[in-house]
Amino acid sequence: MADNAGRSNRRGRPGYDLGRLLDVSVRVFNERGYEGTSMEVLAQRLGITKSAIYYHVSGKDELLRLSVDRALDALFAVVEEEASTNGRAIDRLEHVVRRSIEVLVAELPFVTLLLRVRGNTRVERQALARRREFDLVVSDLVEQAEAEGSIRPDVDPALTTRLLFGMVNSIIEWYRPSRGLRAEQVADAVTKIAFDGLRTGSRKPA
Amino acid sequence: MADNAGRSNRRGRPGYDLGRLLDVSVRVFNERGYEGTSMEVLAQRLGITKSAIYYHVSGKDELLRLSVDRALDALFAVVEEEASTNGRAIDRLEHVVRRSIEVLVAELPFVTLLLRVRGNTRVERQALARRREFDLVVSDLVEQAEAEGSIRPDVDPALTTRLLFGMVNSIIEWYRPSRGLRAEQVADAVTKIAFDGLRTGSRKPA
DNA sequence: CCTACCGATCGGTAGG
DNA sequence: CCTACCGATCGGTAGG
Repeated sequence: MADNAGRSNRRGRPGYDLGRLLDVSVRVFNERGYEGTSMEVLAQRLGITKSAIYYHVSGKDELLRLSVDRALDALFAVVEEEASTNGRAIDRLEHVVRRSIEVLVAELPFVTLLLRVRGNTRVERQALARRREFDLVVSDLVEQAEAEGSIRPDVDPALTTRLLFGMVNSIIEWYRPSRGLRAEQVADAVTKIAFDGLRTGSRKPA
Repeated sequence: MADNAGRSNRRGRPGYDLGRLLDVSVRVFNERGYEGTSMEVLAQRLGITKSAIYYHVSGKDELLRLSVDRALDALFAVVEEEASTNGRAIDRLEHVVRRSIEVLVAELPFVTLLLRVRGNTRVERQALARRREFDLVVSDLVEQAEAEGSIRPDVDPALTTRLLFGMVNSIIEWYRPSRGLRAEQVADAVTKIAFDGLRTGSRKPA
């Protein structure tokens, strides 16, 4: 994990450490697209030469790998902490949704990059594989919630998972920390809409 | 509009017309990203030379513009047909959601490309501007539905719109026509979850 | 005569 | 600084 990103030892020549290099790189990748970002442009934005980047990483590819792994590690921490709890599946599902939104907001640029990965390189395919793994864990939780009768039985669990996390993941498209909306408020809105529905009154199945 | 895509006049040398050229181009753009697709690679996939592409369009830029405009035109047709109807705002909103999903499925590659536009070029910024226009129309409908008391008043209309269409738009991430799932079934699932909620029983506000 | 395409080549920029 | 490649453009031509 990139846990000490931006706060590694401050001895030695001042300049970028790997964490701060990633912070800037990911922001540029999100602006221009990973493939649309040349190492030349990236170096300009960093204020260093191209060759200086190669001191920190082996290439553009490794910048991507380290960035998406940071997002994936944070998301997996959510489902792993959940796996050791007990309680009703629906409550655990709601908790995973809320915690995922917190991670998404806290690691916004990294999750954004992750969600735009298409699978053209080995690194991208490995990232997609880990995303599918995450989906499987959530889908399993949805299935358990259906089995215990706490969520509607008339939508396929895999489809439910996709639409639920489609809503969650769409947050990266518009959320900006500067606007002062807190992660918790977004999580409240998502759980209200997805779990209890937009419509007033009740048309729910038993 | 690209209405006569793939079925323009069949006089002249057989080969690509603009519509069929777009069909292939958009597919390649979605695979490799717009910026990540070189005209050389595109030409190879088309089975013609780079210069042959320039016979049809002025450049890569125009390929993008024609493609996203096709998606936008189809989406605007949905809200424009809705503007002339009357009835409860919530029913009109549900109809816009259903029809948008139909468009999204019918024009899947074009809408996919549209939703990945980031705004780095003039063409991309114009596409984003038209998307925001669409969102405004929908957001207005959500506001009306809140005013008439048919959807929950405790979530901001703009946020509701974003999350609702976040769920709708996420369909492009996994929907594949080959799997036999019809647009109507997807629309049913979305409206069930977003309008009536996942949870069984009722915790709705009045 | 029209549509669709070719080979060759330009100035410029990518990654390393 | 080098090599490889990019998008764009030219004059010319084949099929129908």
